[in-house]
Parts: sequence; structure tokens; C-alpha cells
Amino acid sequence: MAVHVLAVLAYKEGDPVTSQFLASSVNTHPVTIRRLLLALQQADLVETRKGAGRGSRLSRSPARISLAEVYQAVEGEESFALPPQRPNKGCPVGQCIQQALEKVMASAQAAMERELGTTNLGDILESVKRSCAFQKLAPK
Amino acid sequence: MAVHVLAVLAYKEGDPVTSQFLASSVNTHPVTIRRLLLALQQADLVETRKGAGRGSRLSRSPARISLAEVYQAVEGEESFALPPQRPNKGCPVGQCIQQALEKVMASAQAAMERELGTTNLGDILESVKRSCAFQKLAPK
DNA sequence: ACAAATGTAACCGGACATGTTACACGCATG
DNA sequence: CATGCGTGTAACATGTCCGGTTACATTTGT
Repeated sequence: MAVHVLAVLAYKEGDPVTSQFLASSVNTHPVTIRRLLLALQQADLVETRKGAGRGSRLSRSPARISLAEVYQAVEGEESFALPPQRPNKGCPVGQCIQQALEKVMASAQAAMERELGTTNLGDILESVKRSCAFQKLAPK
Repeated sequence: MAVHVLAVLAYKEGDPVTSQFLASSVNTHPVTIRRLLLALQQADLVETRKGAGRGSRLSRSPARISLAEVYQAVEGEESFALPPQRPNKGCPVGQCIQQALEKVMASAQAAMERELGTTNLGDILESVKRSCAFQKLAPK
């Protein structure tokens, strides 16, 4: 859904957009959007300015924002699949398997992010424009 | 954690293991293990038999079980990242972006599973055995 | 027959994300 | 400089999901 927000921002290139507008677009609430924007700001993907008539906009060209960056921005870059599961010391497997799995998980996640890196926001925007244009021809 | 269970099963090759034993190994509860085993049974990864002195065992050699299969068995093979979010028809982007994202997400997940496919249970077991042997030398 | 073990349902509880409300701060505009 | 708009942020309610817990029927070996 972060991609959704960014796509809208890309759609109105340069114009500052309010969290309220984004919220109604994604069908959620402004606060949720703002919480999301905080993460995107820290990743230097968007710029946000306070004040009347202001809002958020992309800090780079859509073509220069890969989905891998978006993913890392929102997912906190930590590897998944290891919820603090104290594995019980009584089991000979318990302690060691976590380490063994970490390596595999890390490489799996790396592969996924590498794949995400092959697509950027510009691609998404273009694809969306085409699909939308198609749907516009058959309204109601 | 499914991998943990399967690793234990592989560790005692052929011997039937009870859900109780597995539970104490993973430090969880028998019912949770059984729920997990149901998914693994449907994927033909384990065989389970009821009755006294019975339990579960792998249905193939550990070397013939890839982590990709395990992942698909427990994750239900559906692509992630699209929680039923009705995207609001008022937004020109709303409807179309889901479709555009599905493709990317699918290929990203495919990449991850491909990477997981390069490791099998035998590899994990071997790695665990080595690590455990190392830790056995420094007890207490 | 009995004990062991699974299959399964029902319910509870915590974790986590999101919705909701409320309020203080920054900033452009007049 | 006062006002209004919009963000930053906290506090709390709600909903969902997962795992824990208990309970019981069923199957199967001894």
C-alpha cells in the first residue's frame, strides 16, 4: 500500500499532496498515511512540508525509485521469519537451527529484493496509466 | 518453525516421533504441532499414524525435501502483500494498481522460492549437526 | 480392554496493525 | 501578526491473527 501512495504522488508530479487526499484515495485514514509517510521520509523517498497548501511530494524522479527501496523503507530492513522463539535448550537441534536458517532466509530475502529492484515507480505508474485508460473506455 | 520440526524428524531418521516430543523440542504445545503437521501431511512431506507408539516421520529422504516445498506447504502458496483492501473507486489509481502490483509481487515471491529451492532439509540437518557438535565441546 | 496418540473443536489471551480522537507545532497567506 | 491549514504525535479503541489451553472423540498397538 506504500506503493499505492507513492504512485499517487508520482501521478501528480511535483504538486504537494495532503495526507487527507491520499487517505481518501487509498480509502484509509489520514493518520495512517502520515505514519507511513514518516518511514518514507526517513528513507528519503518523499519530502513533506508543514503549513497551509503544503503536503508531500516525491524527492526524486519516479524512475529513480525502485520497489526494493520502498520495501526496505516500510519493512524496516530486518530479515523475517524469526519471531523471538526461544528454542528450548533441551533439544539438540534447538539452538543451532536458528543460525542455520538465518543464512538461508537472508539469501532468500536478498533474492526477493533483487527481483523487486528490477522494477521502479515509473514502471508502475506507466502500467497503471495504461490499465486505467483501458478502464476509462468502459465506464459505469 | 516448520523447518525446526522437520529437522527433528530428519534427525531421527525413520523413527516415528510424537507431537508431544516435538512440542517440547520446539518449546510449544502439542496441538500447535499437530496443526502444523496437518499442513505438512497435505503437502506429502510427512506421514502420521495414530495409535500407541506411533507418530510422524518424513515421507521422503531429507535430501529430497526443498525448503521451497516447506514454505509453500505452510504459507498456503498464495501471494502476499494484498490484504483485501478495497481501493476506493474515486481514485483513478485505486483499481488498477492492484493488478500492476500483483505481477511484480508474484515474480518477487517466485524469486524467493527459487532461492529457497536451492537448499534442502539434508543441507540444514548437516549444518545443524556441525554447529551442534561445535557447541557440545563447550558445555555449561 | 486399555493406554497411547492423533484429529478437531471451542475458547482465551496477547501481539500487532489500523481506526479514531485529540492536541500542539510550523508555516503560508492575508 | 493573527488565522487557518496541514503535519507530528500521543493515547486509546477495535479487529484480526496466531498460539496456548482445555476437552473430547477416534484410531491403533499391546
